[in-house]
Amino acid sequence: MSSFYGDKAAIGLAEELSQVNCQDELEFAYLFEYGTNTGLQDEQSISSDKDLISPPSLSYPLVEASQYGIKPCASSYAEVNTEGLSGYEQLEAKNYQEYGRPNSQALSPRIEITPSREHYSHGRDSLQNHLVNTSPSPGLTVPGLDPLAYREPQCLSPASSNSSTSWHSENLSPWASPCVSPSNSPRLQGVHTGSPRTSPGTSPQTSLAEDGCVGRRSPSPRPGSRSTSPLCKRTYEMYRNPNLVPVARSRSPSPHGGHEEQHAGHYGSNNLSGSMNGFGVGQATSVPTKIVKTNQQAYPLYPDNHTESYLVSCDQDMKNKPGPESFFVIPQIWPKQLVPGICSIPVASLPPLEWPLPSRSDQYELHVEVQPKPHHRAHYETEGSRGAVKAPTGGHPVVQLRGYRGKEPLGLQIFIGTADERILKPHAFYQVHRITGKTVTTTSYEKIINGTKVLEIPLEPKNNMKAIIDCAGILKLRNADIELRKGETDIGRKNTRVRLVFRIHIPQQGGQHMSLQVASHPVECSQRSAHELPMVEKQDMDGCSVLGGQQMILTGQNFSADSKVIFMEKTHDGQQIWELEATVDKDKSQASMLFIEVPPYRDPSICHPAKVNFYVINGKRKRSQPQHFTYTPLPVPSIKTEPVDEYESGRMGYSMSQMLGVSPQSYYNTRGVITPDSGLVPGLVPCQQARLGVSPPDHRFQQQSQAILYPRPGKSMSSSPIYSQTGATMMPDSHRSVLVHTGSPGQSPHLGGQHPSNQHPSIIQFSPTNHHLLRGGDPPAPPPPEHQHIIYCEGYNQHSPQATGANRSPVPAQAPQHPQNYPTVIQQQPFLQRVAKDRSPPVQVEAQRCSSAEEPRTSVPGRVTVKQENLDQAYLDDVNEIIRKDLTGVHGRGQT
DNA sequence: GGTTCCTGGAACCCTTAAACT
DNA sequence: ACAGTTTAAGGGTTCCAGGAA
Repeated sequence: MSSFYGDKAAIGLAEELSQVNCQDELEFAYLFEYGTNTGLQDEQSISSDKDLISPPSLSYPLVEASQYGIKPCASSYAEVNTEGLSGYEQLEAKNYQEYGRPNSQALSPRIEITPSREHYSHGRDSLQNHLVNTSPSPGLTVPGLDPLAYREPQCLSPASSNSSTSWHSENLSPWASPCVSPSNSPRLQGVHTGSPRTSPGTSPQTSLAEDGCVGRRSPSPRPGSRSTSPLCKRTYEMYRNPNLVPVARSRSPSPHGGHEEQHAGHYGSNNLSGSMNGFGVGQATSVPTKIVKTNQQAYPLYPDNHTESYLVSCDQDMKNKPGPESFFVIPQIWPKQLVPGICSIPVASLPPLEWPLPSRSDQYELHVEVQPKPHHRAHYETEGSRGAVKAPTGGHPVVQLRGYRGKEPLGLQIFIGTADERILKPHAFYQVHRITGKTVTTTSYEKIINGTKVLEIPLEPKNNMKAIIDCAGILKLRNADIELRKGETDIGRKNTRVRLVFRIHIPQQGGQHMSLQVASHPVECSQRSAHELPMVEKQDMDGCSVLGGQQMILTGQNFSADSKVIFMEKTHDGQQIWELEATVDKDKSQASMLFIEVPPYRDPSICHPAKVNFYVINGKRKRSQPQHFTYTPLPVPSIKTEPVDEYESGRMGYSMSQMLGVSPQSYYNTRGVITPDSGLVPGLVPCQQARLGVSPPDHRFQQQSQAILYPRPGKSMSSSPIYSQTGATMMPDSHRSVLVHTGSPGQSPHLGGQHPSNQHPSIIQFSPTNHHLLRGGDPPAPPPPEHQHIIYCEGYNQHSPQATGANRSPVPAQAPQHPQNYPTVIQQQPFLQRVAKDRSPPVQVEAQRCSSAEEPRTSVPGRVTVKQENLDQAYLDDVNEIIRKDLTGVHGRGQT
């Protein structure tokens, strides 16, 4: 383990640091980066130095990279010193020297983080000098912890695991493994032998591969054209049965499994990696194992014999050359701390990308003026770029910040988020890809925040705070690579829809910032889906009376003569209770337009609006995403005055919340904080609902909600008793649950289950600066530093980080230690069994549950409990089906 | 004319579902 | 009814080709 440090001092430092009770990863980051300058002799210095560290801020206007001494890399390639480099680094250096790097090409983050010295040179060095005025710390070498790397554990890729590949040879130092291959830049990787477009000049690359870049692909006629079965790849069955464990099929010891075991340790670990991983940037798991895995395996940035350390560039423009000095930097920490670019706010002070933010406040509104096209084929790393996301009209998406009166430009952040009904979070399988070139008019910076690539472009008052997003493409990461990440429970299969997420941080008085975020409409990124799946882009009405009968026009794509429109209703736990086919007017309908007659609702006597879904289906499996539709009660009231039962109450609230886009019980409490309450299914905490894919108001909720600026909290937040090991702190209150988010969502996976009652409001307090404690009972965080950035997000209970699957361990989640525990399971109740057995429409089936008063409404002991992972809706459907099978013995999917 | 980027199409082959024994 | 096997379909990934800048 120590080999990669290459320096005993580093080892000692690592061990010391691993013992330091760093509650705050920011603190640790500062310690690490700045502490080296002060000697970092002992823990005392470590602890005390933090007060001396105040990260400088970059300021506007957007600074060209050249100002930091960044030069076209071509000139610097020749300066690459290959001495002491690993085989791969030499290859890479050679590659750079010979071919340079196209200036116009957006370099992959993997390239930027590659250990090649070229990547750690002037761009960041100069910047770092500018910022920190630090001095190098020669002799210290630390494995690069690339925050993005764990997104793309290339070495674990099935393609790379072809039998012919030898990169995993035991003879190779893991840190010299060519698996660090910058595979998302085919020109720079010596493994891609396919397209002439992507591999101009075959011989150099071939020779590179033969020269030791053993990451080349299979020698098959189409080398690497197809991934082999991924090592340890999870299957659907494994999702259905968490007890199933992927088994390595080859390559013993498995770099994956073995690694995970090896690095399952936490702070107590004596290895620096492990301890550093503990300071990971707020990933979703209590153990930031994503970093653990890839840093040491897939992205061995430092060879054994490295004695220098490098500064990692995170901006592709920072073409660099090996500087005379080097820096001791934890790459993982760098972007967390302060990322060059437009935004001058320390990243650590910003809300994590997983956190939901409102799109508007009283004063401002972040608005997507022009939405992207519903289809955009993402490109793989092995492909060339497929260009920027476009607008349906042929232009590009446009985003505007309204209400801003300042004179300073702001940085608009863009990343790729999920598009399903659950929490909006960075998409695990897609990354934003920076597009450059003549046709791109928008300046953009690229940074990596917690493993998510983020583009930052200026919003300038002179442009009315409007930006044309013509610089953002979408990169697809291979499913196998992502799914193998420890802690990653999302599946990539059929998970091909994304949203562009735009986020902005507006400076406020007192050094605070107001963060707003808005997401685009979903974008389908799959080539196949784009051609085959029907997609509803617009509906001319959102609801009608329970009687139906009205004509509704659906506008979209891939409609066919065989298209059917199915209305359906599900309970909050995903049980489908009603399904009915609408009548399609085939005479009027076209490939892009369907004329349908809305079917009547199952229950014409409802007294509250009923939220249902419909979808277009072209045949087996080819169905659109569910669309929302609301049946409204008849105007003649036949309202019973009996108190609604619990289920109906929750249902009402849920429906209303969906209609209104806000939780019905949201209100401003005395502290001026919107305190949403879910009004969700009794017995299910919001996170469970989210896990179920039960459509919470989701982004609509966010977009209609209000951003609240809040005075800096006192220390009470951080001194609150800790109930969760994983980042959520509960402050017991008899009347409300106050959730102090002490970490990025990734570190607080157990937010769910802390809601003592949905009768009580919740106060969700996000404290990004408290991230880092609460791992294994670490003491509370120190008071928030300067640059406190506080967002009180309403509706967060519906967007619980737990729901993100950030810590969706296959093992049953531990119930939070709250007086009233809610196990993180889905509780299937036997009475739900009766469902429609014939999907062939028209069919109208109701589950008994719908309005029966005899049924238990809340938790019932002895029921079957199933843990739901954060899967896509289709898969949740499958799981629910299995549950139903288990409970009823009824077989066959689509029985509803 | 060469290079690079972008785009559409399709091949390849693994996974999954369905059919069959 | 269940389990195992086979086959077909679906889908992810890669490659190819051509046009535009």
